[in-house]
Amino acid sequence: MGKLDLNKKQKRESLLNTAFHLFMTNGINKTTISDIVNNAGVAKGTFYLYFKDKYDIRNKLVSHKASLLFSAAIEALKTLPTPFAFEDQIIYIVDFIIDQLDSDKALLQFLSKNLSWGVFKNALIRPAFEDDINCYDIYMDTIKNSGFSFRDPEIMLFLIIELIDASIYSPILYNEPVNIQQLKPDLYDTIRYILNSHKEETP
Amino acid sequence: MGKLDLNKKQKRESLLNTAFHLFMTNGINKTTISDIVNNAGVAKGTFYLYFKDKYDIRNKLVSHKASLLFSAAIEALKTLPTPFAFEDQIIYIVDFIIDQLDSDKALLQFLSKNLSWGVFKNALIRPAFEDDINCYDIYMDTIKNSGFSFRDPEIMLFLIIELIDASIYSPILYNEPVNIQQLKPDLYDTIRYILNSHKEETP
Amino acid sequence: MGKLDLNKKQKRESLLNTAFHLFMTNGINKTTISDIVNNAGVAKGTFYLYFKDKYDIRNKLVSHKASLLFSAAIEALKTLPTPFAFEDQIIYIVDFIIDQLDSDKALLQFLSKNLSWGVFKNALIRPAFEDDINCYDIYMDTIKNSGFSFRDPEIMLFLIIELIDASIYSPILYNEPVNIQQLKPDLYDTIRYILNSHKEETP
Amino acid sequence: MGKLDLNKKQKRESLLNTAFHLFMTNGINKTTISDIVNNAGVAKGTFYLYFKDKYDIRNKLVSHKASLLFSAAIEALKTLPTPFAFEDQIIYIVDFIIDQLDSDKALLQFLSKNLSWGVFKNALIRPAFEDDINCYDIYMDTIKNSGFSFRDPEIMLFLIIELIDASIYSPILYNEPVNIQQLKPDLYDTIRYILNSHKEETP
DNA sequence: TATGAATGAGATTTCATTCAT
DNA sequence: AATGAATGAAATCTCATTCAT
Repeated sequence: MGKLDLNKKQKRESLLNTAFHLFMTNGINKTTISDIVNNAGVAKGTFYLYFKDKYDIRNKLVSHKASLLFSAAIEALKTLPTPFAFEDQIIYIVDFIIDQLDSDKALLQFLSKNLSWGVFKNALIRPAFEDDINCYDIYMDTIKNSGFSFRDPEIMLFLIIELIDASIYSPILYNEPVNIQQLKPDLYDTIRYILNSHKEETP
Repeated sequence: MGKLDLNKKQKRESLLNTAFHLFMTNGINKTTISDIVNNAGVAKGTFYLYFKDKYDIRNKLVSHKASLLFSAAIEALKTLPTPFAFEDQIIYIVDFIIDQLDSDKALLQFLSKNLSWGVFKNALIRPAFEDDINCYDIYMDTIKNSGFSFRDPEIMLFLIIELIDASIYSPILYNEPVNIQQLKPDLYDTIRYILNSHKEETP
Repeated sequence: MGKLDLNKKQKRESLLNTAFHLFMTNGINKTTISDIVNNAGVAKGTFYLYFKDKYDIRNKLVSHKASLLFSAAIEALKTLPTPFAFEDQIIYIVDFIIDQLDSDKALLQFLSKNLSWGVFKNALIRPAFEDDINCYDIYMDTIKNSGFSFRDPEIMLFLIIELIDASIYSPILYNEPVNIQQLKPDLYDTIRYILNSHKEETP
Repeated sequence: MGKLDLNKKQKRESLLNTAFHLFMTNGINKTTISDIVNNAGVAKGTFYLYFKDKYDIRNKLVSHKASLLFSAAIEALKTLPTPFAFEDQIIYIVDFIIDQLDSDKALLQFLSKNLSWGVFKNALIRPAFEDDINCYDIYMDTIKNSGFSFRDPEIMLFLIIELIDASIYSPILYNEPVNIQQLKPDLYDTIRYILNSHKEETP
């Protein structure tokens, strides 16, 4: 990206895109803020208008990339003709996300190395990009409209996300201990189990 | 070993122990070489007599710690009364190592974050510590004495190690997707499969 | 030039002046970058905004000082009433420069020890200081306006400069084998010879 | 040179030879004592048994190399059948030395860059190598046997040496302002003049 | 908002010199 | 005499952060 006269939103996006690219290419440790601003075509000080430090932009990136995964999944869900049962909707989203990561292994690596529940939670609630959807609200809406009542929906979400994060890395990148397609049945089974075990008696 | 050599070895070990402790406590990024030498009680220049930089000592540590895991496992194997079949010996070693990591989760984390095949291979062949065993030789001896012939024994070792590295992290630390004890049967099955699929017709 | 640019230029000049003074006083080897920044009253990092290392500032200084010599000579040439013949202009400039060096032996020593054709060529083409004149352009203009055509004007310049550099050091500093005034006739003769031998048939 | 068990004299020579080679190849600044001892195949501490520091070995080298030049010249002088007149002997020695330097330009460069009267005087009086001749004694003997009396023979020697040092560098290396053969008549004339002007009335 | 020069703490690294063996 | 591990002062260089414009 050249040293164009970028407007505010463009500057922020330029910084995020550049940082993502550099983080992926050289790693976070070897990426300096100077690298980022030089490649983004903005001034050093501008970085600090949008981000606290390198780890802030890293977290926002994780949020943003995770949000994009969710958005795409939810958009896809919407286009389907017949409405699904609640569990099937969740599984559909999970499956869609896993397939995206399977086809973008660099992204998987970035998210796996840098994802933590705290960062992720943030991603869901406070979107890093203006256009990012508020996934947490969507999740809660979906829960509410599911016709069921769940205890600790946040913990339930945590369990599911950690389970996915922990179990897909090796199968997707290394096909070990099995490839991702072989893992899916067991994984989705477990997710369904978690969902069901959190169902409360309908009020 | 003379007094001088002893002192020299102590300096080196002091640096390694201190570095390991600091890496585990504060992370590699936040550990400086000054931190290491100050805590180890040696001069700054001394660090550079033994290590190229922070990443060199990190790699040597990974090597050393991995070597210790192997040594303990092999020592344990030797104490057993009845000689095992070849596959059973391998499984015994793997199981011993996994149990060690299960009981030292910080070490697991350190090794998992920093282990790569290149570093590990080095650990096996060129021991970082004088007393470290040459695991690769032992492995090759074990192969030779197994009564079988194997094609690509190095690739076979690679597959097994990567499989273990990739699959035990999450089960040990998070019990996800299952706990390590539940994973073991499937994992050992797979290892036996790898071993058998590399057997050549007996010469 | 804005206040900021002015300040910037002052910082750079302060570093150059301080470095020159320290190089002359203590020699380059015994001058550290810390010495330079402390005496120049700027922060250590500032040094690296303007110069790559000690040898970079040394080269820029050689350039700058050489450029000043040329500028003064050319200014002096301009003030003369009658326009000279081309060879006489060159001789006038050379003579002016030699007289400057004769009266500033420390500068002669600095330049002689550190001048190389590569550095000098750079001085001529890419001025180190904003106000430094582009001597190479002036030389080429002078050539063009001389009414003659020269083959290899760059090589011709090289020969003349090397000849001067090589031959004036000892006469100026030690009056050996003769003093500079005694050397001048032979030297200028040789320069005239070089100029003439590079003349091409007038187009 | 390998890490042989060198006797004392060999170690010293090894250090001198190695240092000379490294000084010529990389320059004195970029040659470290570690470089020297590593290449010489001796221990660090051994260096300090023979030399005070890098500049001490540099000076001793200058002395030694200068001494070799003299020795060869004096040896050559001895082989001549007819005894020369005093001035002719001096000229013969000077001429012999100049021819050696003309055929070893690297040595000329090393000596020119590093020769100073103090160092050189030392070379003449206190030989750096056991086998080095005491040139100063030979010079004084030659004077004594010349049949003439000279005032300030040391100053006379100084003048001659400085004159030679100052004037041969550029002609030998660059043929500027003239080549060394062309310079010789004038140079030897001047030397003869110096010798004659220092003659006192025969006592 | 945006800039980017300036900062300076602190990290890395070098290397001459010492000294116990 | 010889060694070479150890030293640590001092040098180089980096880079996140600030702030005047």
